[in-house]
Amino acid sequence: MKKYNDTTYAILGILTTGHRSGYEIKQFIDQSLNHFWKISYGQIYPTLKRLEQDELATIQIASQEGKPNRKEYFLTSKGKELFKVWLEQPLKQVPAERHEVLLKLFFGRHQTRANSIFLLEDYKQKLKKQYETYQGIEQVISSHASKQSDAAYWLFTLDYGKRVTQAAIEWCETTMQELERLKGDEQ
Amino acid sequence: MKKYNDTTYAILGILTTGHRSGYEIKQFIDQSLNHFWKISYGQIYPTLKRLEQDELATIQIASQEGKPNRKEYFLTSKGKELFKVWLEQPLKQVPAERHEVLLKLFFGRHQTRANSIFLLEDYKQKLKKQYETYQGIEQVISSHASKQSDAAYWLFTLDYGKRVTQAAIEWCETTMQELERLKGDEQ
DNA sequence: GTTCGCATGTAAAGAGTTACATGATTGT
DNA sequence: ACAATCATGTAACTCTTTACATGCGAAC
Repeated sequence: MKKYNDTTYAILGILTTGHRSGYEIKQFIDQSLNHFWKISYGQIYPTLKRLEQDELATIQIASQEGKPNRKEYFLTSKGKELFKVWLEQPLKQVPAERHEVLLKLFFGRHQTRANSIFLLEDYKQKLKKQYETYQGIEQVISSHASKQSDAAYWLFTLDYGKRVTQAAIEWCETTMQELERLKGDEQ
Repeated sequence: MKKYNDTTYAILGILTTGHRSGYEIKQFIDQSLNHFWKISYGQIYPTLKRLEQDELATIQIASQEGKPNRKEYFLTSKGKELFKVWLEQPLKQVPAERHEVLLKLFFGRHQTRANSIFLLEDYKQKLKKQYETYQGIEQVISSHASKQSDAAYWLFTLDYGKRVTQAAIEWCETTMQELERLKGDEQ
């Protein structure tokens, strides 16, 4: 059996919610999955082409008034089945993420403490902004579409982002304090 | 000026702590950076070659008794300077990480709730194991090398891992509860 | 006429993993 | 002989982003 990457399954997943064109898929991702999954056109169009070749989707040309034609993709039953199988597979392993700030902090041991603190403070500010972004989206969803059962799943993913970001912010604060303390001890 | 990726800077950083061979660099990473930065030989050797070409490092052949020769890399002042500049640069932006579990949960709306709960439970178990791994490493460092000032920086990076993992575990628990509640409501 | 939004695509470059190839030396 | 550890390296493949190319139709 052929193998597909998660990006392909993300597209398949979007198509389970309705037929769409490549352009619309991009819009859907930017609006709904953006905080945990991004895809560029450079992936979308070649992937769609492959979906059709492998008979996971079919194409229909849709004419529109006042706009260029679109190629709409429809999942086949084969496509739906494949997606379902993927959806039932648990994670193989928690992915190892690279972390530039940790890398710099680690080597910061051989540099000035002031720089480590500066890096952490900057990181904390960026995390705070990210947190506020999550909060903003959350409010829009809560007020706007609370009746839809989609909304609950949206909010779960945002909650994840908020919790993890908050934990990282607290780590920044504690670590900066600790660095200040070390500064006092030695030197 | 030439551009280098973070992997190159990670290697440069390791070389600031002493001259090493490609093989030793790999060992160092596996032992010290493994929880937030991994590198394969497929990156190390080509990168080292480039470091030498760009005069950021020099090579010395080291003969050893009972072992094959090693090529030891020494940072040049140019290499040290470049590393220092990188170390002082704050993050451009918080990297967008992909999250397979969130992706599946998001589309789980159109599938059974039981499957979503299964995925979350499995994820939680994996996170717990990861948390225990962090704790294990932490104990080894705390007892083993508490006198070294390196240890403090080690512990900072582990603390980050623990906090973020713990937040994710709590999210799993809350979300599963919420899903159970929804199950009761409808159907 | 030019700019904007809609719409589809490709090419090139960069980053990373995996598998493979080679070979020395030591111990069994 | 052989396996294990030390040691260096490359080739193929996958994944992803970025930049580019093209073109329709509407509004200004």
